[in-house]
Amino acid sequence: MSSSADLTPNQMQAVDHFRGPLLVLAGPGSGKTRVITRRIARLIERGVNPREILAITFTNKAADEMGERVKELVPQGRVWVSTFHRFCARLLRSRAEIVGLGANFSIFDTTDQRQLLREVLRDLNIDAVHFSPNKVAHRISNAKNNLQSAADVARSFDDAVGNHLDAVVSRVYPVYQRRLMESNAVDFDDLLLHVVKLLSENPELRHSLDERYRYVLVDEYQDTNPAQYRIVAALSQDFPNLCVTGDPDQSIYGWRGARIDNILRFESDYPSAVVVRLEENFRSTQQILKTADSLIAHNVLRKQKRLVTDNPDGEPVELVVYRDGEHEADEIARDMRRQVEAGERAWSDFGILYRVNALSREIEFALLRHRVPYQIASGVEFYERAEIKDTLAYLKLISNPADRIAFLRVVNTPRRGIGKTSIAKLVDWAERSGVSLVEAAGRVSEIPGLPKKAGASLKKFAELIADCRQAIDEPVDSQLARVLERTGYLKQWQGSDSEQDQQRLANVQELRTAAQQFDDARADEATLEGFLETVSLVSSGDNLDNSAGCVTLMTLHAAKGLEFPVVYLVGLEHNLIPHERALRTEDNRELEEERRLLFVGITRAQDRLFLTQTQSRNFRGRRLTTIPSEFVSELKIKWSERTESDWPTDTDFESNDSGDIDDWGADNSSAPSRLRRTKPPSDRAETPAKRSGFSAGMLVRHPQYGIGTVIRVSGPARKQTVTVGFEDAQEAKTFVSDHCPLQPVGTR
DNA sequence: TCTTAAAGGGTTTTT
DNA sequence: CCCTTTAAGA
Repeated sequence: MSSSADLTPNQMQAVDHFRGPLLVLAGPGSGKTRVITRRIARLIERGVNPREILAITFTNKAADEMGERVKELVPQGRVWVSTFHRFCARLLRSRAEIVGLGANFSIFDTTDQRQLLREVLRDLNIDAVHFSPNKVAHRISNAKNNLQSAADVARSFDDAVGNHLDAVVSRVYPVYQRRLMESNAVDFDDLLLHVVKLLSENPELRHSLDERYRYVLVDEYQDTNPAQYRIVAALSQDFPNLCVTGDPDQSIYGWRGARIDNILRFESDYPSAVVVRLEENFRSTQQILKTADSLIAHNVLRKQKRLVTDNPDGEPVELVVYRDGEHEADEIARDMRRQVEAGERAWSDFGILYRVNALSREIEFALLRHRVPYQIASGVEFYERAEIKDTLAYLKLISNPADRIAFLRVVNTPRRGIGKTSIAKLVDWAERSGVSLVEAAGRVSEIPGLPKKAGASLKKFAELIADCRQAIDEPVDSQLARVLERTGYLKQWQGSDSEQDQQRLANVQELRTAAQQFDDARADEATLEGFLETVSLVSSGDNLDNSAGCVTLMTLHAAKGLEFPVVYLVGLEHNLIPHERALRTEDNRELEEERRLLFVGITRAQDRLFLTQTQSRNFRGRRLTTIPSEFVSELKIKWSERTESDWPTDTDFESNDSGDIDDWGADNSSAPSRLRRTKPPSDRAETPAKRSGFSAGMLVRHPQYGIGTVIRVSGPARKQTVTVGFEDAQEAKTFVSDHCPLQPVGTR
């Protein structure tokens, strides 16, 4: 089955290694994923029970893809491939009671966490302006990443005289943690932490899990944090058939607690470890590799490593300087269009990478103007929307009535005439009676001083939740439908002409589609908590579609593990990469992580790599003159400066402004870039070309929803809306045509 | 109680 | 620039 003809000797060695610890140091593009997949297949061929194999990847998408590929190689091999967080969530569900949780615990996302912290800060009379929930949350997360409990933090604060924020954190952390437990909830860090606790305090359980997962594979090991390190170690004690893969030069998550040391000390952790180096690169041209190599060589805290390839020399890497962000974005869009129209490339060949999400906006606008189809990595964005959070809060409350954050979110949403003061009374009474908020709401008659109307509403609310709980074993979508029906949640927007309201309806519908898909995929195992878990743990690139036929936009972090024939790496500027925050610390390690991040970006490219920077950039509403990134001087590349003088002035462009958009691609003399004196992008979008851009029957692509057909175009010229039916959605969605990310697509 | 308006504050990267 | 939180009015 798994022939070895297509593997190098080193790859073969890693694939063929059977028992005992294995470290695979894999440079970028060295076929690491293929090696892991093949190795899993090989283990199964050798008679290892697939159940005994646990593979940990960095994103859900990577996990799904790896699972698929293993199944292709070994059809009967159903291996558990998962992210750390998902693995821990599943494990914790089955042993929740050991750590004092219920099996139906909620997973708090950052918003929930902030909300809870806000509450705690208020209760402790801590000034939330000076000590923002955000800052405190970060500090607590840091502590948790370092396996520090609330008691540990308090102790270390006693030992050393901490600063003000630490003093606050040492008070807040224990209360925050207690409230989490009272809500039967965990935050992201807790998922790992509880499992660490579970494993370290229950030797017999640890042993049985170690035995159950005899073969553990961890990808991107350089990005594991202390908690993850402990979990892996605990599962590889009695059966140390642990295979970790990674590349110290691609360690880019130090800021969230990852320890590059974990991979560096693997050999001393496991003295019998076999080490395999994959240094041959199959991805990039020599030019690209040379660029990457010259950059990463500047890192001092680093093990020397070779990057070699038999690939062609390729075109030189280019650094292009543009006037400003809009110029940069427009030229990239135009450049891509030219290549696609010349038949040299497909849209999906392009990746556009940036250091900070904020840079995506200008690029998106440009891609819209130039009718370039694109998708953007944005896992969480959808689930952050108020209407989605509200809807999910109902489901969370049904699943876990102790969830106070969910309760507080929806108790008066939609409006039930339950005001702040009533809620305060309820919360107070519940606190003193030691019951959940839902239970308190069901016992309003016992609460003194509650207005009649509010009391009645609360009672009804409690009954609603109780009724829905009766049906908790139904398919998730049925439960969702019931919630929407019984709460009348959608009524507030139905029949509204407002585009925003229609969008909200569409989003909720989208959530229903997700629920239906979950029901279908999991069949009998489709539990409500499982669904909530799935949506809580989406990761950044999960929404990307390899076969979407469009350009892909994402951060450098999200790009790890991916590759593109052509990469545009934008914003190579001082304070952007390296980011100003890394520059401020004077900590060389942070600067080196920035360098690694750029290294990751560069090594995503297969054939062509364009690095771009601007002379000035709009930032926080201000136009700032930029300074080139210090990393640029470390690269061996060709400069191709297209500065102001090479381009027509904005007045030249102004006269051409109302021209048809399609001319832009053909007419090279009309620079699309312009200075801020001219009209802002939102005005520009209202050119006749754009307004008439959609017509009924047209095929379009949306970065989130996929391919759809335009059903209707309506509304006054300036606020024209377009209604689109998508393949995967039940109902049509409506967009404002001037601002929507819809791309016309030819045929499909 | 709820809606609307103004001001203020914060921004890396993500599970 | 964008989002959130807060203040004033209906």
